[in-house]
Amino acid sequence: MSSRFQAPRGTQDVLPDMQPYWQAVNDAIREVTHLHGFRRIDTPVFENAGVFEKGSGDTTDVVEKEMYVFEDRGGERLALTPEGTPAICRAYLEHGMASWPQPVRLYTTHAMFRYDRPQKGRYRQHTQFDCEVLGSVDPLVDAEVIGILWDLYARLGIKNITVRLGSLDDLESRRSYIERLKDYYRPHLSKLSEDSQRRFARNPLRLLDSKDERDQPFKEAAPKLIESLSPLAQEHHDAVQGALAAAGIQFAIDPLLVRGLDYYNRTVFEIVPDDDERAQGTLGGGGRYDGLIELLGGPSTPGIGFGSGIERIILEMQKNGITFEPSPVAQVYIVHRAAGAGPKVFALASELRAAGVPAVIGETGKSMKAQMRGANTSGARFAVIIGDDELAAGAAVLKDLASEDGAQETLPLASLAAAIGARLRA
RNA sequence: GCGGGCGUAGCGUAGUGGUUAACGCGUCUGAUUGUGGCUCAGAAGAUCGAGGGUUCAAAUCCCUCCGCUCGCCCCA
Repeated sequence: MSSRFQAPRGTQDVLPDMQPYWQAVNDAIREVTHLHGFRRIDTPVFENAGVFEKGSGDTTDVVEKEMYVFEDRGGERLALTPEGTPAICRAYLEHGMASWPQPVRLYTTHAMFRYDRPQKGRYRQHTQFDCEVLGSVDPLVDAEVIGILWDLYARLGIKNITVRLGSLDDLESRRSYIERLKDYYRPHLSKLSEDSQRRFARNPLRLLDSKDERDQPFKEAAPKLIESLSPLAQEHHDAVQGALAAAGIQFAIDPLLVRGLDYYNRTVFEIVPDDDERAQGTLGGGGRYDGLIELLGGPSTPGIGFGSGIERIILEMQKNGITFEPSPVAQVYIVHRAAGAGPKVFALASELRAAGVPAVIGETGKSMKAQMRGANTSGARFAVIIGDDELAAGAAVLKDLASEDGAQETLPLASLAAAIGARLRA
């Protein structure tokens, strides 16, 4: 057993039974993005590692601890895409999209890779639906992007979700806030949890996010970023809220919402199931990144976007009781039991397929009973039976598998495809 | 990366030291000459996640590893 291969840790096979979920999600993504004027982009599975080291920030967990980095045979440092935004920004610059009509609205579904300890809803390879709008500072765009996710989840039958909305202020004023926050925490440092002591040095905003009991007393009195936004950031934040409210999108301000990537400013958001007990429940999240393109060496260009994990969306659909009927393997199953019938049978199947009718052929040599069983489990509507008599007469038996009495009739081979077509349409 | 739980045929389970590891679903075959679904009969399929140890004897106890899972961390 152990000598057999297994899918690598944290990866999974999507078997045929699960495909309807993926199809439903992908269809809904296509519709929703189309309705919002987004166009699809696909970027490579791997990029120069620097795209993420510079873009996402080389001290973020995603880059520092979780990114798959490797050197190729030519000595190039490459990384499997851990998140979509910097890759799309790289493409924006590379292809001169600044000279396209602004803003540029792009979406993709892309495999993402993070070396993380897997859990349900957390995988080393997952698939993300990503939307990015580049070249706009309009708060209506922030609301629009949040609205895309809202619409998507609604279409997929996911109920009872809430948008958590926050603002990380603009970069300058956030820096001074972080100093104030550190000043506040510094005297208490020794009383904090080990995690929070690490956070103090690494990512002070996360201090307010701690779940450790020892840290709770200090959270209350700590200064909150969202209470002292710069006037412009405050105005922006208000405008986003106004637009969301007008569209009937339920949101809750989360003063402690912090995201794990360095480039965010102003609007940040997450969408989570209301009842969610589990830690890996966040369906999607994102925010504004007005400084990112510049970080990547481009002209100052505002942007906003999000990622949403398709595996998590599907888990949430299942939690909401969404199921799919198994679909038939084919419409027509050809049963054949005559020596030398192979070529005729094969030609008939081709003819059916050319007419748009899915058809499969029973296994040569198997008993008629076995092939009929195959026809039944395939879910096909019709069985076409070709035995010695039919082959000699240039005919075939057409049997309606849906009828309980097993109605069947013999038809000339030449007219079979047309007859089946007519019945399927009826 | 840290801590806990779990791991028996494709799937779901029974079996907690002692004969050829059991059952359901599924798969395959058959039930008088070439016909599915229901029923019946039969078959295949498991070195009990892997490796090592304790014991006269291990799926069952111990250790290590692998995988899944829950919480933390982090994130989608």
